[in-house]
Amino acid sequence: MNDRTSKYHKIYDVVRQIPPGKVLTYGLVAELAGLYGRSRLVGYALFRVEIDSDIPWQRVVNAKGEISYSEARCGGDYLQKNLLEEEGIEFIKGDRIDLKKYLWRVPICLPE
DNA sequence: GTCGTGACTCGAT
DNA sequence: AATCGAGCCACGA
Repeated sequence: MNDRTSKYHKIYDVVRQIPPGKVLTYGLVAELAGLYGRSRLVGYALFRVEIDSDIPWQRVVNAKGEISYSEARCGGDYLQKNLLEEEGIEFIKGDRIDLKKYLWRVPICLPE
């Protein structure tokens, strides 16, 4: 496994641990993955994730609490949004969510 | 090898 | 609250 791949693996690993009904911001995922400040990489890594993966990429939102999904993707996008609503996440003004309420609070200290 | 672009974030205006 | 610019790194042309 290359260094680059290992970074992505960390990102995927963090995202996979997000419990239902909770969300994480790109910056936070980056920090947990040991990539503080590299929030853009997280977005890139998740962008390359396939729909059939076991990674709940849709549970990762930007710092504003908005979902950052690609409209160019399949219709599965808004389907995932619906999924988040079923998990108990309330959307404000259509696309925003209350980070204060649904932001995942990491229960453990991850290694750097 | 360089260059432009992007599922981002932050601070200043 | 909204917008702008700078910083960050990977990838394709």
